[in-house]
Amino acid sequence: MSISSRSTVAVHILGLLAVNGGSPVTSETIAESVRTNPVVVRRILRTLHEARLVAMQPGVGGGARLVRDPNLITILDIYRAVERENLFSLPEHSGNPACPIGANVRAVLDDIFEAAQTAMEEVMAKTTLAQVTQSIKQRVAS
Amino acid sequence: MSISSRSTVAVHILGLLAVNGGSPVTSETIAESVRTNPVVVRRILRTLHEARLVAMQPGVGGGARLVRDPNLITILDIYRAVERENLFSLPEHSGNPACPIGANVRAVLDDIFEAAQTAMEEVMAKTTLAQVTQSIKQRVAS
DNA sequence: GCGTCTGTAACTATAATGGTTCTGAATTAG
DNA sequence: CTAATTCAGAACCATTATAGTTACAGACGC
Repeated sequence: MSISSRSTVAVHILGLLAVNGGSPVTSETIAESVRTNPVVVRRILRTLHEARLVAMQPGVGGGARLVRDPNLITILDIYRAVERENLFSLPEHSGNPACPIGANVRAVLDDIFEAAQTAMEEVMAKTTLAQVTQSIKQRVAS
Repeated sequence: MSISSRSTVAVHILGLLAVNGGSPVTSETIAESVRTNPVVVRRILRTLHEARLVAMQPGVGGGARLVRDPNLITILDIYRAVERENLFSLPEHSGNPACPIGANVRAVLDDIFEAAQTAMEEVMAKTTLAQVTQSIKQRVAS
């Protein structure tokens, strides 16, 4: 399987919060922009809160807001907040220890998959939330 | 979600075929090494066949065998044979077109995700099946 | 023809994902 | 204090992917 759409939605949410500066945005408002259910938004907001990227406040005038400078939030930070740690799943059973291949494939592949995942994450670490909102502004302007 | 364990199993299968040279290996034998069901093996063999990496033959003395030099099979070839094309899923709906962020996040993220996926694939393209079996031989020897 | 394989349909179980409804608690405005 | 607003999150459903299993048909070679 592939990576869930949560990453996209999470960047979307944080983009909205970034352009709103420090003022809170309700999950209802966010949900309208994402075109989904407020509960889905809150679920993602919770993981973003656990990653210390946002804060939420109940009550009138409440909502979610960024608690970190968008220049200091990378796409990787967002990705890691909402996706599981390991990109590659391993089979439930290891290979048959009686077979040389079966006994050792996994260890060899672990190294390769780890390097592949690292390469992917390095790319995501290069772009910040601020750059994303900047790109969006340019698109809107042109 | 993450990438399925099929990649690992596929490399395992091809590793077995590589060390067996040109002689066919039955799905039963492969399944024992992988510790799964022969049907699961055959399902993966089918996609590897579609990728023109293996050939199968029924009947006595039949089984699967490599049809390409292990030096010319990269981990990326194997990965692409068994996994879907796009690493990142996108939300079912695009963002709300009435919202500047909603209307443009996806396009901006597409570029970033594509670059991330490319970086990952480049790493996988660097290693060949022959190198994997070589690494396994070294592990067995030591 | 018979035994040995692959090919594949059909079914099950499990888990992830995304969505929905609903109740409760926190907070602010008045 | 009360009411309106908003988050918190439990509970549930539908869909899909995955992996596994059984079963049987078809191909092949002796």
